[in-house]
Order: sequence, then C-alpha cells, then structure tokens
Amino acid sequence: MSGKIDSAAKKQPVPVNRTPEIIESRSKLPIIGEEQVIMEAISENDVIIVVGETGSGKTTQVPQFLYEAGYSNGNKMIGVTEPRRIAAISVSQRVAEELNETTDIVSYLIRFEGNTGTNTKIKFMTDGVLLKEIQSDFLLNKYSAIILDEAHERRVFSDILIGILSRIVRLRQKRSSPLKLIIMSATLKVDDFSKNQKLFPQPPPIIELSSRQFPVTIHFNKKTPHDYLAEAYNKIYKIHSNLPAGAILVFLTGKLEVKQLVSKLRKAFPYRETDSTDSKIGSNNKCKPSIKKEIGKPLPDINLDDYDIEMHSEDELIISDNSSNDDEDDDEVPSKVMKFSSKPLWVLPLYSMLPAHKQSKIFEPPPLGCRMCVVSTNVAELSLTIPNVKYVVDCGKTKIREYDPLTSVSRFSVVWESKASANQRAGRAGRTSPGHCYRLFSSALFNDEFPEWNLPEIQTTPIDNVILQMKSMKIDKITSFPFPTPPDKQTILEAEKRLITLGALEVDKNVAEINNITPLGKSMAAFPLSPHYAKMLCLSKDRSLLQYMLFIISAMSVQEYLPGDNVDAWKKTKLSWANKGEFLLLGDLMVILRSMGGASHAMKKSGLGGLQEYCTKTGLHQKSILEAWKLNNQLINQLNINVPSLNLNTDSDMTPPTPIQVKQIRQIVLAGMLDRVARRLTTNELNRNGIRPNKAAYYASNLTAIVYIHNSSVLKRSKPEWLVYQEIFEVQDKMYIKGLTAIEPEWLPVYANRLCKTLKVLDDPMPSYDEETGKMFCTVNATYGNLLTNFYPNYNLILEL
DNA sequence: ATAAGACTA
Repeated sequence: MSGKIDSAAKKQPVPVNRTPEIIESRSKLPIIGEEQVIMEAISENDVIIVVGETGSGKTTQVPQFLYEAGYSNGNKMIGVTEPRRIAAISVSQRVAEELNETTDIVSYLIRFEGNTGTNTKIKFMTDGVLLKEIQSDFLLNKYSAIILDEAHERRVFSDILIGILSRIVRLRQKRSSPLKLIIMSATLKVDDFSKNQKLFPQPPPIIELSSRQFPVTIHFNKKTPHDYLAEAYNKIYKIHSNLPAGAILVFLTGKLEVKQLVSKLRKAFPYRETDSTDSKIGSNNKCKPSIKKEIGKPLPDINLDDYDIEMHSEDELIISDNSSNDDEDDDEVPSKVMKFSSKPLWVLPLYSMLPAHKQSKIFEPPPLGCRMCVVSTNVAELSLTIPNVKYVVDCGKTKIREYDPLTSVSRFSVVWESKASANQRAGRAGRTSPGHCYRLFSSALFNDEFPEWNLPEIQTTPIDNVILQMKSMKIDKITSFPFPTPPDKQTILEAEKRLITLGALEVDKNVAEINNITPLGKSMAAFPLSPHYAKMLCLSKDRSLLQYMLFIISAMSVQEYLPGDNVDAWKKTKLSWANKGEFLLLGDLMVILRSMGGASHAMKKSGLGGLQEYCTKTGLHQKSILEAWKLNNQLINQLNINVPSLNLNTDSDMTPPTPIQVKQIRQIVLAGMLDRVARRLTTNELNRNGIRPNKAAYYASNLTAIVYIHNSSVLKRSKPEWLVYQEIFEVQDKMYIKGLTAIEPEWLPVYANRLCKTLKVLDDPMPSYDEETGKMFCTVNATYGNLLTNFYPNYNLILEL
C-alpha cells in the first residue's frame, strides 16, 4: 500500500475562491504549512493518523485540503464524523464559509436534522449517522475519504467505526476504488489504533501538527484539601481580588455542587443592575476602583509581583490563614493576607441539563466592568467552549457512571479525573491569551493517583446494543472484531446472553460459540433504540397500541426524562396522572405516557411556546421532553417508510388508553423487559431479613440483593406484588428500582416464558373448571429468573390449561 | 423520604 501512488494523485484540483479575510486567518494556522505533507501521506497511504491539539486547525482544514485536491470529484463525497451534534453543525458552517461555498456543497447531517443534498461534496455528520449508513451501503461507495475527528475521545461509535472502516478500506482497495481513512486525534495516545495489528497490519503513518494554543501556567496546591468546594471558593476569591481581568472557569462534578458554589459566590460578590449602568467605561480596562460608586468597574491591571492593589478601605477584607491554607507553591496568588474589594462577579452556572437559554448566557459578554465566572461540570471540558477564559480552577474530580456488566446495575461515583482530562481542562484557559490553571490538589497526588487516560467508553458502558448492531451487520464473531481495545470477553458473553433472552439472538445449531441474529433481532436493530425498547416496539403491532408505545419508548430512551426543576409542581402532576385502577397499575409509565400526550398536544397547539408553558405548569423537563418528542417523530417516520400501511400521524391527538389497552401495554412492557422482573418480599421474607413490614422491598429476577422502590415512583405506596423496572441502580450499598409497571404473575409463562420454569402441576389445590370462561385452571410450582434460579422460592402460578 | 455527567442512531 505505501509507496504506490494511487489514482488520487491524478485527481483534478478544485479551484477555491476564498475571501481575503479567510486567507488571512487561515495563514496563521500552523497546519497550512503542512498541507503538502498531509496530502502526500494520504495519497500514498490508505490510512493515516493526524495528531494535533485544539487550535491546530485540523478539523476545519483537512476536509478543505481533500476538497481542493479533488477528492470530491466524480460524484464522491468527503465524509467527516464528529462525536457531537453541535460540532457537526458548527464546523460545517465554518468550512462552508472558509471555502466560500453554499451549505448545499458543505453540509451536515445529524440525527434529527441536516442540510445535505445531491450537490453535497463535504458532509459533516455525527458518528452514529455514518454507522447507520454503513448498514445500508457497506462499502460506503458514495465516499472517497472518511475523516474521523476526535478519535482520541474513544466513544463507542467511533471505536466501532474504526474497526469497520479498517475492513472497508481493504475491500475498496481490492476493487481499485480506494477509500481514504484519516483518523484525527488531539493526543498522541494513538497506539491503540496504530500499533493494533488486528486493525492495521501495517502501522499507518502519524503526522503530528503543532498547535496555536497560548501557554497555560499550572499551579498545584501543596496539600490536597478535603473540601474542594470550599477550596474552589477561596481560590476564586483570591483570583478575583488580585489578578487581572479575564474570565474564570471552575470545574466541579455535579449540578448540585455547581448551584451551591454559584449562590455562595453571588452572595460574596453581588451584582446589581446599577453596577453596569452607572459606569462610563469604554475600552479602558485599567482604571482603579477608588470610590464605592464605581464598584462595577473593571479590575485594575496589576503586576503579578505586586500584591498591593489600591483599594477603598471599606472594601478590604482579611481572610484568615487557616481557612485558605498556606500551602501553595505558586506565588502568584498571595494567601497570608487577603485584600478584597467587593467588585461584582458575573457568576453563571453551567451543566448539560440547564435550559438552553440559560446555557447560552456564557456566550454573551458580562455586564460592563464585571468579571465572568462560569461554574461548570464536564460540559465545559469538551462540548462547550467559553470565550475569554484566562483562569481555570480544577477540583480534580469527575463524576462517572459505573456499570456492572453482569447485573446491569449502575452507580455514580466521584473519582479522580485522568491526567488527560486535567490537561484538557487546563487548556481551556489558553484559547485567547496566556492563562493560568489552579489545580486544587497536590502534584504528588496527581502523579501517583490520577490515571493517565480515561478508559475507552466501550469498556465501561453496556454493549448489548453495540453487539446487536454488529450482528445485524453480519459481524458474526464479536470476539474477533478488530476493536481498537476490545471489551472484556465475559462482558460480551453476558450481553449476548441477554440478547438471547430477549429473543434477538439464538445459539447456532452447528457452531456452539456463535450466536446468530434472529428475524426479531434484525427488526430490533433497525431502530435507533436500546434492545429492550426496540423489542417493545417490534411487539406493538396493533396500530392503536403503537402510538401509546411510541410515546413510552421515546420518553424512556431520553436521559433524565423527568422531572424539571419545579419539584412541587411535578409531585402533584405525577400523582394525578397515575391515581387509580388500571392507570395506577401502568405506574410510572402511565405518568410518562400522559406527559408525552400533553406535551405533544401543547406543541401542536402553540409550538415551542406552548411546550414551555406546559412544562412550567406540570414541572416537566423541557429539554428532555423535546428530545423525546423528536425521537417519537423520527420513529413514526421510520415506521411509515417501512410499513406504509400503518400510516401513522405525528400530530394526532390521543385519548388516554382504555383499561384493556393499558393491560395490553403492560404485557408488551413485560415482554420487552423480561429480564427486569421483581417480586415483593413476603411478610416471612421481610422478617427473615430484618426489614420493616411497610418497606417496598423486592427480589429482582437476576440479582441476589434485595432492591427497593425508589421514591420517585408512583408505585411506592401501593407496592404491587409483581412488577417490571426500567432502571436499577445502587446508592450507598442499597439498590433501587424505578420506572415501574405492575404485572400479573400468570403473564410470566406467556409473555416471558424464556425465564420462567414450570416445575410441576400441583394436585393441591386441584385443577378446576372456571364456568365464566369455560377453561381449566391449575396451580403450578414455578421459578423465574436466569441468574440464581433456585433463589426464588418456588412460586405458585395459576395457569390456564 | 428522592442516584444524575456527558455523549449519541
């Protein structure tokens, strides 16, 4: 492959008419000088790796290099994948602008929207979109080159794409219509790609780019404080009081912490409307605040070696030594005696679930004379870039979701971040000028305890769906797939077992260790849903039920579906929606169904405004419900295309389900969630385990531990004897289930028979004839569950004979 | 008597 010049070298160059401004700004990027090196490498190799930190310009420029070199000639496209939707949109717009081309030529395609068309030459997309395209066109014949951006983030989809693309590249080479693969990474940690013989027998060349980041000075704490929230507060206090203008970005682990620190800071450095309206300050950033009225003026530019800032005496404050500790090895922020002028601070919270209009405040300039301070979770590490950050305060921790591949139980933990993350966070201070990063932990701890990298996502998240998708792409032996880093063998086995239980896979009759996809599995894989929900959808053949199921499935597929910030409103709404009878038996899913029905109605009547109003009234989380609504529409469109006779409508109004429909919905939910069944402990069992009799304690079908109904569930009070759950998680060694629906035990052998074992038909009570139905009934001894079958005490089921 | 970080088809 190397050394041989392929047909790409003979491609006709495409002329580009850039504006002088673009030419000027491009010329500053270091990557521009490397165009020839990169293009030669691409021409001579089918696969190359480009390494360049943020600011190297690789994301915007490499697609343009390929375009200009003629890779989009002859009806072929250049495909670029991004891990996030916003990135796909914004980069496509930027590249269109730089090339002076329309968005017909340089387009994007993400899950719910896009502007691609027949003229598209460069197509930016999320990695999931490309993965779906491969399922219908395995050779990706529409493309001459694929660029995988941000491969170092090691998202599940991009890892799978690398594995599959390594094979596509070989196949395309054999057909002498080569596909070029450019893997782009922001870190040099590319061994998993380049030195993985299964992936690329010949290691692809690596091209390293320099970047245009400004230097960031790192300051470690001498000691690691116990309370990083208090320490962050002290540090911000000092920065704001002593250091020159420039925004502060603080990294914490969660929404609650963010809110706490924001309110503490707002109290300490209050901002009043008058602060900015009084000031008559133009571009001059260097005036000194001398009288109280001028509180809102910008910070004085101070010499870092000179801590005596002129201040009005009333504004001075002494911070005691012990609270702010004497343990810094940086000498830029004095710690012994703090002088403090109560200049206002423009404090903004930032986390993913924050409503969009509040999030976008970080992009607006702060009021005149105010310093901005953004208190954020991980969103600001990768997804959102805050302008003009000069100081980063990093608590060193991050919240991760841990997942037990055996039991599917998940748990949130706060752990030390990786060194790579710490670097990424620090880098956020050097986007527009040299900056500083204050790390609230010691360098010794950093060196000894912090892991080098984050684990690839595929090794930490459930892979059931990944495996189903791969099987549907005829990748039979998952263990021999060229993963950059393969998931654990046991994890794969467990996932395949669950898929067999769901009926999506079946054991091959000839080759014992291979599980084949079933027709049901193939249908399931067609939908952008997790296997459980995909199965429910496939079972919802009845058109009248389908619309209800679609609402339930879309809502449950969205993270943090319920509720919003208005907890009290939500409490009332919730109880009124699942109050009695069949509605109560459908439980939390009834609440979800009603909320989707209401939201959809509000959208139809008065659009986003209507939805906003509806969410405020009920306490629903608008961002999530909008996402669920979009998913509902996507699924409806997909169903209409595949089964035109269904003729589903995206905006039909829906009446609440009838009692019979509710029963059918519960049965479908059971069939989909058959491995998530729970039975309430009997009085005896409660006693034996020393649990108070009123507790909602359950055995789950695949666990030994006792699980409890989470407080958010509407079934917490009624405690149905049998139920299915959507989620199970652990908090402080206790297990909770939520997203509950009551089921009837006699449904188990009918709708979930794969996990139900009938042991024997009992003589006592005798089988009997039921006059009403004209059927024979008997009582059987049965067990349910696949992990510890005999853990379930034998349970009497009444069955129809 | 109330796990929630951030991504995605």
